[in-house]
Amino acid sequence: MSSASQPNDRPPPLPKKYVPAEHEPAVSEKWHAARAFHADPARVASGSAEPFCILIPPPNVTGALHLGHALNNTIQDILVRAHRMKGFETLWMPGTDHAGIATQSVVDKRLKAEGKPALADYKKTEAQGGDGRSQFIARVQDWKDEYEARITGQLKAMGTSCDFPRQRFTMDSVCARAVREAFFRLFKDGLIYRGKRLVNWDPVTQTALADDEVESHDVESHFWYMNYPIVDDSGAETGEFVTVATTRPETYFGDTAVAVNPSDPARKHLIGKKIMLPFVGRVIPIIGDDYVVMPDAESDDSKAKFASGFLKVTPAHDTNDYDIGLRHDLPQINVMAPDASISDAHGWEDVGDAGWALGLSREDARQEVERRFKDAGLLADKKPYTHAVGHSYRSHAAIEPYLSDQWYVRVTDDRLKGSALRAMAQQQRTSDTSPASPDNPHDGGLTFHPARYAKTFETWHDNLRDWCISRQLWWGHRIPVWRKRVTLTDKTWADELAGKAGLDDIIDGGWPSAAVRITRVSDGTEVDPKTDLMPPVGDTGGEYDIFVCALSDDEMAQFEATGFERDPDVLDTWFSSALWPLSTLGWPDGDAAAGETGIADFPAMLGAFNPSSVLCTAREIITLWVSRMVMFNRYLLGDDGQNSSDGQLPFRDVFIHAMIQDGEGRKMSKSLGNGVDPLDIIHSHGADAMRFTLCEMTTQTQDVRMPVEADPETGKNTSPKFDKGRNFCTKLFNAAKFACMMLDEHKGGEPETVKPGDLEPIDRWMLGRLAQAIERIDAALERYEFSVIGGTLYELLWKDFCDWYLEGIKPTIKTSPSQRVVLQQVLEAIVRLLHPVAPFITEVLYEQLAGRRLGTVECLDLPTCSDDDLCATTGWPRVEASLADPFVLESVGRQQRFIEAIRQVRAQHQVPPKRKITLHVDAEMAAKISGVGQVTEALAGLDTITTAPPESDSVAFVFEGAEQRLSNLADAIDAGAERERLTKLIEDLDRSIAALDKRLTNPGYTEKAPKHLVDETRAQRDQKAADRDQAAQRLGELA
RNA sequence: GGGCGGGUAGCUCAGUUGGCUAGAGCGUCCGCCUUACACGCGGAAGGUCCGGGGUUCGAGCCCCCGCCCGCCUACCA
Repeated sequence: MSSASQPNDRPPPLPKKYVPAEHEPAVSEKWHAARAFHADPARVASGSAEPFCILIPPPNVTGALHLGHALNNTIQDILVRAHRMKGFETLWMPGTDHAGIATQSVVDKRLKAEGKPALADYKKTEAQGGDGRSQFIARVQDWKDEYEARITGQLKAMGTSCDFPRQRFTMDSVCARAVREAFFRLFKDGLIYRGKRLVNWDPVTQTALADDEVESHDVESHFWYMNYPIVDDSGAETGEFVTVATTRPETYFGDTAVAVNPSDPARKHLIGKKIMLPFVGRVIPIIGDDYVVMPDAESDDSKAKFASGFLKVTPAHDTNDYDIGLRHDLPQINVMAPDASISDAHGWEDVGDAGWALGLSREDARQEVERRFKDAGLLADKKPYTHAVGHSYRSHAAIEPYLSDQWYVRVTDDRLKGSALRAMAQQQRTSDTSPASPDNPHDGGLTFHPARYAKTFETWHDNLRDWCISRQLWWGHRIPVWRKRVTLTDKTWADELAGKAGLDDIIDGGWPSAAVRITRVSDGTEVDPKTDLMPPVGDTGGEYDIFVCALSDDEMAQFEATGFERDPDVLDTWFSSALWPLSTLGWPDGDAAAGETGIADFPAMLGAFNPSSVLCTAREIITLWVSRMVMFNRYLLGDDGQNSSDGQLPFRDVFIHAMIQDGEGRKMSKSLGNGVDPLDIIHSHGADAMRFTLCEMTTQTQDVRMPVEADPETGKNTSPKFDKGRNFCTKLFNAAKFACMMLDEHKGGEPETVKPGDLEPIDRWMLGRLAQAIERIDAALERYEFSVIGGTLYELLWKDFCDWYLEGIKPTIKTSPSQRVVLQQVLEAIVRLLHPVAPFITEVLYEQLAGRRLGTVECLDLPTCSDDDLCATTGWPRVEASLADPFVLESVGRQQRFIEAIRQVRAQHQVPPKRKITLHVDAEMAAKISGVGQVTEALAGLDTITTAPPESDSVAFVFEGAEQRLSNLADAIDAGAERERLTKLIEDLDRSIAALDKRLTNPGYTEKAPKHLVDETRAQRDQKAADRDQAAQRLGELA
């Protein structure tokens, strides 16, 4: 080997063994130093590249990433890396989510555990006029900084090719501007409003929750049957009772009616009479409402089974009762404090003789009510009952339906909900509500993979209710609304609405960065200041809440001077998440974002990368997040024309991936102790191994199982599943090491370009298999079939390349220059194909292979699309279809089956691998064997292939109806083993001949099945019969 | 209650418009440290495709009924 043929810049020789930890940090460093993952919006704008963009589902800063994140991010990285190599201008936008209630809870918990001042203490400070709020937020901010850094570190350790310099956080200044703008526009357009109604109240964290933040659990409880005395017009008890059935006796203090079904023959006569609430003394009517279920002990319906026919109506503490209350104009009496204790300080005035209940928790109150009713002889019955109760998804406390003032997004408006439905791909719609408009190019562009999840999306919107967005928390985007309560008269109009505060300017539209909405305090209805409240006020006088929303805090200084106060609440986390496709790309003001971040091309990002290509997420997020991104993106990027709500989509495809469960089908969780930490797997197996395993596991089903075991060395949780990925990477490394060795040891005379037609059959076969694999992988990428990608790569590398090709070329590689070209090119192609799944090891190997290029193969294109010389930015392999030559694939395939038949004989007779044996064949077979080159000798362990008959002991085997013989197996042939082998062979053949005969003697089959199938079956039958005869004859000879 | 997914080898899973004797990896058994790889090589055993009907020449796949598991969703009578 001359020094001239060994370039100086060749990378260091490969070590004996691949240890991921020895390479991964350096490879990662190399990528980031080369800015390999940097997206350039200018290339999209100029039309020199198509965009491919994925926005990461921002992980919560509540904690470190788990295996589900590893799967989610592996999938995204595979797509991103493959498209980058295919020449797309690729952006993977990373970031994290502030996760309001979740983070606030977890920080509070940690502060408590560390014995430091916690949320309750800071609340006290705030109440005393101190700055407890900002102090507590600073503690949360510390936590966020810690975990954001950890998450970023984890993402890098996994090898994700995110554009990290562009990383965002849902509460950073860029995202905050998007929140402010979106809130303002929705407020101004009447899509955000304030409403007083029952909300899902979490009494532990003391905040309202959205419907989908509530999870229902079955609770074992009881039905209580309580007697309410009927009273006459004078209020005197008549001695009669009605018995209400309830699961919530502790809310009876707030009852304002008892309802019966108006068609209930046994009870309808009581409608119009009155009852008196025991202890409270409140006299309330018996009303008729057909919501009430009539009792039926025989019914399958548990309600009918347990019902008494009388329903206590508690409008302030039950959602259905609330509706009944509205229908019958009943008072709403709230008998609870925000911590769900019984209280007379929040709307309950007629406590009467029920003072004993005040201050009790709802649980204690339930027992006390039961005890008091029982003592008074008013408890008719109590039966055990199991039912579903909503619980907070954060504190896990039972949700209290609670009457309060909150902010809502009017998602039920057609501009939002209808727009989301119209976004769906036509072929995935099942209902005909809100059909896509053929004139709107953005309609119908949203496609779910797998398709069944489109139904989840659609039905969610069909049943949508307005979205409660205010949260009584401190960690989050503070609601940008200022309020003042005024009593309006003609006299106060001039002081309050006009003049000094500038409200009339806002109302008249002269102040475009502020908007006002006014509600009447008495009933919470909204009034239009322009038409309803202009002087003279006249009949519309009374108490009003004036709400001003403004784009900047500075503008509000003058309002604060006149007594306006900012809403103390923050927004639901999902409000800012819903804006993720906009905020991360600089909307609404790319210049301002550029100024703040120093990222100069921020203004070009939105135009280049929204809509993004695909959103990859778990199915539980469809309602919480996907829906809202679609609605907001479309609304806020709508044209300013008539179609203002139906603008651009945030993404075109949604891929919903499986959830990882443990070996028993349980969710992985901290409390069960069955979680697997991705970093542990990276340490024990390597990032590539983890990624390969996760990729291959990702089928189109809804869950995948991963048996969890303790690592015997570290004691950490791991799974044997990852061994497959590790073994695969080791195999790849060893194969590459061997190939490099071959290329280094033998060289000279390699052609610049080799033509497939001039090559050995085994080379052409390998190129054919490569071409087939590329085709399959490309198709699988389009369809998000990740397990197909993993499986195809596994088979290509391990079976085709290592087991057959490398073994097959061992005899010829030394002397065949063109085979060396093929070896190098095929392995480089495989390494490139593997890169999206296993980026680290392929980057290491790519460096080696790129330094050993000898020439190219016609019809196999390995383009390079950058001068970085990194696998991460090189080109994706392309092949011409002609490379997959059916004749070569078939004839080499047949030869492989022939070799396997010889191996079976060898194993049956326990011939040691080293022993070379002799094959005796007829002239026809000899021609076939030599037709595919010299691979048979190497792969079957033969010394000679001859048409001469054996001179010593030999063993026969049957292949394609002809008898072949092997000799020189051992010093003496084991006749017993041979008989056993032949007997079994004959049994197998008899079985399949019988099956084929059965089919062929069935006239239905021969007449109705396609002719080529029948011919095929017939040929098979004949072949097997011939095989059987040969075997039987041989067995006879042995006997 | 409604919707969705799943039930295939001991385990984890494939099985692409119905058509080879239903496949892979791990595990098990047999033989091998064959000069890339024992995280490996060669071979083997192992299945009432949840149960029952139906359509079809032909069903793991399509239809109906039932059983079991999981997820989502809905009432706090």
